[in-house]
Parts: sequence; structure tokens; C-alpha cells
Amino acid sequence: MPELPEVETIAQNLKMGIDTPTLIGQEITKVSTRWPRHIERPSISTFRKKIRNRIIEDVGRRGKYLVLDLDEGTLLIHLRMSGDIRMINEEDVRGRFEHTILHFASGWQLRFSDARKFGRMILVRDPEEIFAKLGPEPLDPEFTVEAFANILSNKKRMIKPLIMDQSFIAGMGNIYTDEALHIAGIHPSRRSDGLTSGQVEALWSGIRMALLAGIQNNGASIDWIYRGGEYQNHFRVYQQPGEPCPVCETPIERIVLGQRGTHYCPSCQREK
DNA sequence: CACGAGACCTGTTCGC
DNA sequence: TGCGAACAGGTCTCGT
Repeated sequence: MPELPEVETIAQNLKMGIDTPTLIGQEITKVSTRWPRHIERPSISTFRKKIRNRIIEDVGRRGKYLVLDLDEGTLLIHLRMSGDIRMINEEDVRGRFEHTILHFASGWQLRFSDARKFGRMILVRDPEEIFAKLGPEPLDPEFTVEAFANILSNKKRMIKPLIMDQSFIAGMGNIYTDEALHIAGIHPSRRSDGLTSGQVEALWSGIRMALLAGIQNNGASIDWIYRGGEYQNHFRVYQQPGEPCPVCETPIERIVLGQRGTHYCPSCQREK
């Protein structure tokens, strides 16, 4: 479920506390889990010890990581494929996929629902340990067309897998990459070093437009796992094989690239 | 360095 | 109706 817009939405909701209290100021009393591998590091016992009595001071996002600043250290949460996280009152029945729970002194809980169990929590002293491996934030004002052209200039790869590489740009996943490439009119298997400067600019713009539209719609809710977002109602190509292209009516095609389902318009996004 | 395949996991949906 | 195959928002590791 989570790419940049979904994680951003979750972070904002947890911070604002829409129908629940805000996460900010909550004191963690303990963590409970039925799937210990949700705790990637430090070891589960150290994690339990260090997380106890910590206060959450801020909530944010970096790439696809949900970032909880604590009074000592930082808790990073990665939702991977099927993760979802929300504030729930301790009275509420535990859901089928709510494998890991942070308990707060207030009686509220942060529940990590994760059907496929790929998600991870990481407690670090300095989040730079993790963030150093991430590429730039695509919505950051510093991420200009020139900056994009610059990082692109060293690469010679197929464009779609490149855009999804977190060390190249942070936060792009399968949905928003397919959408961005369609907006830009670029075939997903084109080589990154074969783009014209016009295409580079169109792609930079397409990436930002797709992400902003996603955030504006609170992210995308595709299947039974996520709730909330509406962006799935605005997909141009993602998971729309056979449907008419919103631009030219040509049926959308589906291929596999880098082992990921890939959707594009064979007319708007020419191979060569 | 670039790239494909296999792992890690489980649930839902599709095709026969 | 039943049952296996295909597919799913991500990322890591290994071999070529």
C-alpha cells in the first residue's frame, strides 16, 4: 500500500490526530508483537528496553519511511507492501493483521497492521544511518529540473526501475512511477541515457504531478488493506489494462519490467 | 555497474 | 463448487 503519498498521508493524520489524539506527546509504555521480525533492529530485547518511557516529539516522513522523533532516538517504520498503521483505543478489538502494537500511557495504541509481514521498525540514535542511502525527496524545493537532470546524467539504466530505485529518488513506487511515465509520455523500458532534455523535464514534472495528486487524494486504496485514499479513482494507467488511455483512447497495456507489473499506453508512450 | 531471479509472506481473485 | 495459478503498494541478496 505505501508509497510516498500514502506514507505522507499517514504521517500527517497521526500528527494532526483527526478522529484520535495526536501521536505527539504520547509516552510509550511498551511494545507487544506476535511477529518479532517486525523489529529489525536493535535486537528485540534491546528495542523493548530502549523504547520504554520514550516520548514522541514529532512525526514525519522521509522517502517511504514513517519517522517518529523520540526524546531519545528515532523510530523509523517501513510499511513495505501491506503495512498500515493507525491510532486505536486499547478497548478496540485487535484486528486480524494487527501484529505489532506500541502501547501509550494515555490508553491509546499505535497498531501496525501487516498482512504480508514485510514491514519493519528500526530504532536508531541518528536516522542519518538509514537516510544516507536515500536519494533526494522529489517534492523538496531543492529537487529542481537541473538537480534531476544532474543525477540522471550518471546513469545508464532502464528508466522505470531507475525511478523506483530509492537511492536514486526516495519515495517512488510502482503506482506513481507508472503514472508519472504516462504523464511524461515516456515508455517504461526506455533507457535513462537516451532521453531528450524535453523528456527529462516532462518526467521531472510528471513525477511531481503524480505525487501531488496522490497526496491531494490522501493516497491510493487499492485492495482490502488500506482505507482512506481516493487516488485509485484517478489512475491513468496503473492496473488499467485494456481500458482506454485517458489521452488517446488506445487500450492500456500491461507488461512485466524488473519483475513488476507495468502499465502504459502504447500510443502515448512509444518504445523508441 | 546493470540486471534478472529468488527470497521473504499471506491474502484475494481469476481461470478452468 | 473446488483448486491451483497469478497477482499484490517493497526491498534485499546472489549470480552473471
